[in-house]
Amino acid sequence: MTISEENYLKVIYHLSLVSPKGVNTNAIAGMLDTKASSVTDMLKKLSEKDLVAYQKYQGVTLTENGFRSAKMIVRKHRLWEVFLVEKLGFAWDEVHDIAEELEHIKSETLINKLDEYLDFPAFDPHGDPIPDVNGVMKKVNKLLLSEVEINKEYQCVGVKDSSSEFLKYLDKQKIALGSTFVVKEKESFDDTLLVEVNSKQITISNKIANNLYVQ
Amino acid sequence: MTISEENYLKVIYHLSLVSPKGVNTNAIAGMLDTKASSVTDMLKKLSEKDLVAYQKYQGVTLTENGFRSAKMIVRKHRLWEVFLVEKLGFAWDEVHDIAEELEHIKSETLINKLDEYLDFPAFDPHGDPIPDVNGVMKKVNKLLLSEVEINKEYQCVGVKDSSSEFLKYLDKQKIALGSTFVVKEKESFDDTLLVEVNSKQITISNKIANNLYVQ
DNA sequence: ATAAATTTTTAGTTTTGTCTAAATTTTTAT
DNA sequence: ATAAAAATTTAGACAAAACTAAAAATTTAT
Ligand SMILES: [Mn+2]
Ligand SMILES: [Mn+2]
Ligand SMILES: [Mn+2]
Ligand SMILES: [Mn+2]
Repeated sequence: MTISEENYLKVIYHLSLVSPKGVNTNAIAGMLDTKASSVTDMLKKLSEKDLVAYQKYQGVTLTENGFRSAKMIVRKHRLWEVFLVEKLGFAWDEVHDIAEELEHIKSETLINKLDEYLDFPAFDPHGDPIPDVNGVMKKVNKLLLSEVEINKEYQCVGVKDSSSEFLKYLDKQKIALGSTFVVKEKESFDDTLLVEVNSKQITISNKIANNLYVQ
Repeated sequence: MTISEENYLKVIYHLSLVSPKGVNTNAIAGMLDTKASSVTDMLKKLSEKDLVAYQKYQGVTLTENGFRSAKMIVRKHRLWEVFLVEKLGFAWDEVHDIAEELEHIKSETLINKLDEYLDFPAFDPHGDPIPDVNGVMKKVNKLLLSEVEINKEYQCVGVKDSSSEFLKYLDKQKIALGSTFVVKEKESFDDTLLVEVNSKQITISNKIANNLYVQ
């Protein structure tokens, strides 16, 4: 598989978690920063290789083959992110782009040895689950901070948006995976939250609360 | 720089250590397993980018730019090899092909953090020197085992051929970097050596002796 | 010095992945 | 139900990096 094919496969995987019925050409183009016509070309090729099920105008889904391959790319991406943070001391907002390159390194042995070296982590630095050697991931019952009960205690277990801007905002607010949240008040007008984090009270907009996973 | 350009640059670097006057098109084609005509095309492109000095029919040399870039690729290759052997537990004959891919990962920060994580190694698992962040390498006065004095003690410090076959042969003979050699006899007919390694005597062909560096 | 052999370059194709512009199909709105 | 809008596909083109075959330059041998 080429790097380009792998990138398409991974994007289709991520999008099909949200739209399992079938992923749109335009959605793929948007994620890959390319044109719809290029996507159509690639879908035909992936279809030839039995990695996706593609019907003109009807969107695309992953085949069993494609699903397995996509999960292995995600596995590599997330294991490399753990390596970069845990071993090399990168911040969690710095690792995504490097992992985008590292995820295309071919060796199976490499990734399995890396997995072992990292002690078989179940989650990446952003709280996303890492498929094991058989593609199995830990399932977590997580909620968005925006959906949470008042005056109950929650732990931060992940971020939905893992853009550098958002992660840096969290750093500034001293919010990290494991931080404890108690929502004290919810402003009904704009859904702004008054939240106790690390025994300090801060105000959190609805947009922020919609991108923080808690448990 | 594309992966292909980087591969050409690295090959030109290695070849120019042997023929500093200028590297032949055919030699490059041989190393990259490609055709001479493809090499010519690429030389024109690298020349455009001021990475090589190229004159039709006259061979090619690296410019200052090209030399610096090539050394940084070699740096990445060798640091990744150290990582694979030291941290992930790969054998020294298993790492070259994986490092061929890893050497093309773009981030400067990554390689400098890796360097630090590995404690700034000066040599890779095959005894080859690793350029530091400024491109400077430790210079070693090494000899081939075939050129050595009789009954004097030497340490193995590197291999010239680092093919898997040769390295596996060395494993079988329990020869590794650091092994102590004393040449007891040299057969004048075919230059076969009788060598004491690890207090055992073994016979070593001229071809083998020509691929072992000692000090 | 000339001819033969070798090396290198040029010219013309191919494949991969992209693009633009136009055509077609599907979806949405009236 | 029809028209307008949006999404998708097709057709044709391009750049990168490779190839084959032929031409040109250089080197080697007689
Ligand atoms: Mn990521
Ligand atoms: Mn991640
Ligand atoms: Mn190597
Ligand atoms: Mn090496």
